[in-house]
Amino acid sequence: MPELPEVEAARRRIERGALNRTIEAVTYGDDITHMDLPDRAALDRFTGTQFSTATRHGKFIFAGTQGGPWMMIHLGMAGSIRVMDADEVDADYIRLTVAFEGGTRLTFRDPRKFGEIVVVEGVEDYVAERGLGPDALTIGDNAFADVIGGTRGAVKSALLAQSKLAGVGNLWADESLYRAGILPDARACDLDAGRIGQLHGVVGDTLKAVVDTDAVYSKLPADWLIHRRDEGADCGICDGAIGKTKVGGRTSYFCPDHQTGG
DNA sequence: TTTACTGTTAGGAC
DNA sequence: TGTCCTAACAGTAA
Repeated sequence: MPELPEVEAARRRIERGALNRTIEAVTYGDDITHMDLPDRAALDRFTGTQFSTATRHGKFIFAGTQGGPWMMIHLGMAGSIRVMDADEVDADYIRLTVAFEGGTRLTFRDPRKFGEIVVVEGVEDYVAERGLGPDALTIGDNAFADVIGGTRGAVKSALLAQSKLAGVGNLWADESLYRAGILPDARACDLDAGRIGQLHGVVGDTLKAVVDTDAVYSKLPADWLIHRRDEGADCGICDGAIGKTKVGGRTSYFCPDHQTGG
């Protein structure tokens, strides 16, 4: 369920369990038809090397070897990453496995096959090549105001555009707008500088809070939208009831009472 | 059986 | 030239 916080949790799992171990082999899982995975030769470049670092930009993870290639992992709609001990049994839908000496292994699971793995030579070049905007956790106030406030379309669509701001997806876009009191279909350019600044703060706080729980939603505050994404549910902030609509083709939950436009 | 889905992108409309 | 919107991708689960 990967947006920035879920991807960050995955990155941390790699950092905790998969660095500085010698890679014995990288193997494909069953049924990798239609998937975007590196070819055999590209994967073989990792054999005998070790991952020494794991970084993230938006929803993209990069596991890097010392002076060598990086393995870029994108989890798509339903991908996940786990570091398994030698005695643990694989789940279903494993598409790629990085096996380390001693039996520990990094598994990439992706039932829906929307994920992607690419062998890249450098992170910054790849981020530029994909056309990603600044990471949502580190973007500055001015850049946020330019890139979101300058959009003529719906503010939620702007938050979701990875070319403007990398990392925010459907769930946390809704959550941020709910907490900032802004309707998802408000035109971004109709919001004054104060509200755009406030939205920036709320987006950052929201993502950080989810990262801090390692993306375990049950640990998030009870008044958050994540616990009431149901049409007609009680709003956690005011006396309103949660509504449901489509913005930019994406299902959007919001409170028509305390969230406002322009 | 039908429907929706937490992401990305190509192609067409404005 | 941008910018924005929609449909499509593939598979599962409710």
